[in-house]
Amino acid sequence: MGLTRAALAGDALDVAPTLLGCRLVRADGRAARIVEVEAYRGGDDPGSHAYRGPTPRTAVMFGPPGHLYVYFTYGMHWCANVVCGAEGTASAVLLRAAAPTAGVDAMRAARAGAARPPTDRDLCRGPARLCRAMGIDGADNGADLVRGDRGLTLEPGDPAGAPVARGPRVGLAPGAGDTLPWRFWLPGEPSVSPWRPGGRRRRPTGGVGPPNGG
DNA sequence: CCGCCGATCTTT
DNA sequence: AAGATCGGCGGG
Repeated sequence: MGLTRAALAGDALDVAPTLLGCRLVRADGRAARIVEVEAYRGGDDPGSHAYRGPTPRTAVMFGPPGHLYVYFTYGMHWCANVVCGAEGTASAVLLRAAAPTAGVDAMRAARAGAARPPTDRDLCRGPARLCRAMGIDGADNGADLVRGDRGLTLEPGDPAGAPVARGPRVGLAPGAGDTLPWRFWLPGEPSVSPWRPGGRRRRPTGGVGPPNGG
């Protein structure tokens, strides 16, 4: 059996650490043990996509817990969150990294074309690579992980009591809650992300006028 | 291992 | 115009 909806109905800050050690399972045999997550809350979290209220993109986050919120970013990457909190709130937990436990060949096939064959450690290292490995994309947005209506489920993991580390979230702009210790991970796991202070700064855009202006 | 930088397109 | 990122490349 998978996780119950009640287990995901709490605040993102409470649910996030409980997802560590759980397995994300796809019906085709792929599975990965979650080792790094981040909590995102709604209206009081400037780092959340839901900060400024519901939009078509964030609609799933405002729905009932236990569903998957999948978003597209940087023009090429998918990232996945587990929606938590009561219906009407926008709590969610970003799945940042995992350790492959089954279906490794399929995960590697999903990376065909890479210049270098990815190591096992790299397959689910980072939120976009995790989605690539598990075959998650926009078609999975809204999938119910409790019912498994689209072949994706969340299974309970190791017994509670494993040590959990905590620190700042990754990749947020300064001022967007980048210093809040809302990231949780299992110490010693090789696919956990390093923390980049201030995130990556975008190069200043050259001109302020229109292209070909003048 | 680390830092730099381009890719690529949706959302606001 | 920026974004909850990644892969390639160069240097230590």
